[in-house]
Amino acid sequence: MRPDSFRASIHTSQFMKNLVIVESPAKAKTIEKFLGKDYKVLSSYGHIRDLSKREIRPDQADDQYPAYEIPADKKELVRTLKKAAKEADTVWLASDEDREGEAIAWHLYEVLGLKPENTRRIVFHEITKPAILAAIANPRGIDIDRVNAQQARRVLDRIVGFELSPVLWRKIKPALSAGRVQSVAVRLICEREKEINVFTSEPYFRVTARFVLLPSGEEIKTEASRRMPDEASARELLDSIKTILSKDAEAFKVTDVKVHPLTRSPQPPFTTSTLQQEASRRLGFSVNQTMMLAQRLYEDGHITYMRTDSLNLSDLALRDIATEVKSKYGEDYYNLRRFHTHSKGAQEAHEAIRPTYIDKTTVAGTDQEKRLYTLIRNRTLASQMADARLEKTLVDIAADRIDETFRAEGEVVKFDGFMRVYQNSDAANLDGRLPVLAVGQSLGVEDVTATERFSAPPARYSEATLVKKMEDLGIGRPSTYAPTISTIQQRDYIKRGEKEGEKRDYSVLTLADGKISEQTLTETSGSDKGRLVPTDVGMIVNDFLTEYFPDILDYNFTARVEEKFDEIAEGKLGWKNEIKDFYGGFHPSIEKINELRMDHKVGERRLGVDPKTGRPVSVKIGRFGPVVQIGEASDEEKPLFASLASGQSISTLTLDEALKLFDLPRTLGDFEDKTVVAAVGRFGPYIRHNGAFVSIPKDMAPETITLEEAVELIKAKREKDAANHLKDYPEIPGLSLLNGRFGPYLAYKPEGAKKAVNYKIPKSKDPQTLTIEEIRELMAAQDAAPAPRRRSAKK
DNA sequence: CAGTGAGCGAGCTTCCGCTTGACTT
Repeated sequence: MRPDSFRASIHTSQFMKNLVIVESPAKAKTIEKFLGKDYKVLSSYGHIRDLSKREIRPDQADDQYPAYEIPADKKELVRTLKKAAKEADTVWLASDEDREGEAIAWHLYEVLGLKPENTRRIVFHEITKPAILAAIANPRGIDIDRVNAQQARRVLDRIVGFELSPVLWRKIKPALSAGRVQSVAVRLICEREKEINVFTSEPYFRVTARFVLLPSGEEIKTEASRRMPDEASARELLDSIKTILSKDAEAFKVTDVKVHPLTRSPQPPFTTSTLQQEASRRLGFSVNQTMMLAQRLYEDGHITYMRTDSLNLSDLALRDIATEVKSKYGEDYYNLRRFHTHSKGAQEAHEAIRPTYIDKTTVAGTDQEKRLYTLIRNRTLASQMADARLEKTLVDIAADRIDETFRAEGEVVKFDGFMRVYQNSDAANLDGRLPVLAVGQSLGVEDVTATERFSAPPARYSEATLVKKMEDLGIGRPSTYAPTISTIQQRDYIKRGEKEGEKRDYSVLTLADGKISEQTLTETSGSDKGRLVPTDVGMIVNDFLTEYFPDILDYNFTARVEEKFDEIAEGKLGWKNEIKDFYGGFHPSIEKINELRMDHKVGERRLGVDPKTGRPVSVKIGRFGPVVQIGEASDEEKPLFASLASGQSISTLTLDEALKLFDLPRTLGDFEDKTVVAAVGRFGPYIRHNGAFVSIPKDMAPETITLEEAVELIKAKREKDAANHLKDYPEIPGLSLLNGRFGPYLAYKPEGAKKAVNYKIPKSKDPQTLTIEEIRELMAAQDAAPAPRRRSAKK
């Protein structure tokens, strides 16, 4: 640094007296306002260093271990921070108080070359002026034990991830991955699917009755206390009721009336996990969508930080909420509540998710942002409101000589309290006040219905319920729930279900007007739409990992190592020793599996023998996914391969289904001197002819379609294409103006090219009157534009 | 858009948790 600039910085010391470093830039902006001119606030954008990718051998650990490096995309930032730190008199490390935040402070200290005498470590849990001033007044040093707990966590995750994944590459398929968190998430989904597969659904009959109060005619809906095991016993019950009623139409009497008060309390304000669950349930948002919308609300200053496990609300916020509740709803509706987290591994570096200004009933932004904001605001308000008071009524109705009681339930809200703004989602949706009834009172019968129902298997996870389960197990953190779900989908371990379910008949018996009638109705069951289901790859990887690495895949593995991390944080254990211990137990199991010779591929199933050739038929995970193979690699004749069709799976495929896959592609014959072929591709059944593809409609199949039918389809496709073919340009052979899904566009397919390149036409131009010069220009401009970056390696 | 499939070869893939861009569509 030049001496004159050094002097200048002393003279104008109020500029760079203090440098405060926080994790998030949005936070930096807010804090800078609170602190005034003497403080410059910068952000580290999370971690600034990570483990070197090269070494993972803690058994060779020395003082240099572990090696850290600054990722390329952080280099510029680190330069900026270094410069600012040099110019400042005092550097305040204000990263979060949790384990990761403490480590960030330590990395900053090391990387920026800070000195103890002018470095202060401060923490605050809420972004309010008093909290920040209090933090500044009470600085401390870096808690190295807590940092060590983070290093242990980081190194353990590296060891597990980077030693397990290569095993999968060797034994199953390249580019797969495994880790402490993702592998357990996949396991949850796989095991749930297995439970569903072994579940047998049992039918039963649910009996309901509608009674009427005479003479007013008021209706009372009831349900029988018992379920009937089968249709015969349901019919028997209805028969006996019929007989009784034929003798005495008012045989049923009220036998019991119970009224009791009930209170309901509001749920705590949102954390990341509960926000994701409720936004999914109430607004239909995916976990990713919720986080993106919340990020926007946070950056626009509308809500507090959205990645949190804390239920805490700042004192300032509590005061504002109190004012808001009292002024909008009255004193009676207010109730101060403080919530404490019970969730495993919570670190509570932030507040709960709440509006920054509770009196703002809505915010500027998209419709979705508004809806998410309203959800957050209502939940926050409700958390500081009074209990709801209800009155629950239970009425039992029975008749002599009928061994069954019918029960009606009614609920009346006496005081709505927090329910004014937010309904708990676990609350039963009972509405309705029952008529006033007295014991002994006679009732008429409108009808009695026995409806066949079926016991249901456990529900598949949705993204949101998976997050809840992960949080319960202490696996993953608020910042990783959404990315983990994306990762296991990208690896093709799980996917969102697409099955509509199957039709199922059920019977309904109805007793009305002294007659019993029977109906058969149809319903759909077993749909997995939008739910998380394992793929073949997911199942096979999970079976493999749970067999050979049961400790890591154990649902309590994280909880157990977290206990160690806590002891490290308390200074009771040395982190390097703990890691060496873990590695000493874990690494040999990796060596062992690598030496293990397997005579077939992991997850391979032998289906039998091909009757035509006598060669063995098997199904397994191939390089591009599930595949059927006829014959062995060692055979003189090369083996044959065929991919599974969508909807088929390795675990259930039969020999017949497997052999059928080799019927395609089918050569149908010649048309205009070119062969016509039928097959199934990634987008369904198709016909190929002269390099062109035509989809086969649903009412035909590639296995049975005739040459005549195929030619019809080809001709129809040509007509449709011709209608969409607007113009050719003699100046540029191979260029045409086509009418596509999004309107006219230019397609250029030079002689001999395999694929056409498409060009967008700017909205400002009329496609029909484009000149050749304009076309050349627009093509050149689009060719020069950088190729679009691929979002992910998959598909 | 619509395919691929066992080993001479060369190197790559991967973890979890902090944090936002800079890209399209």
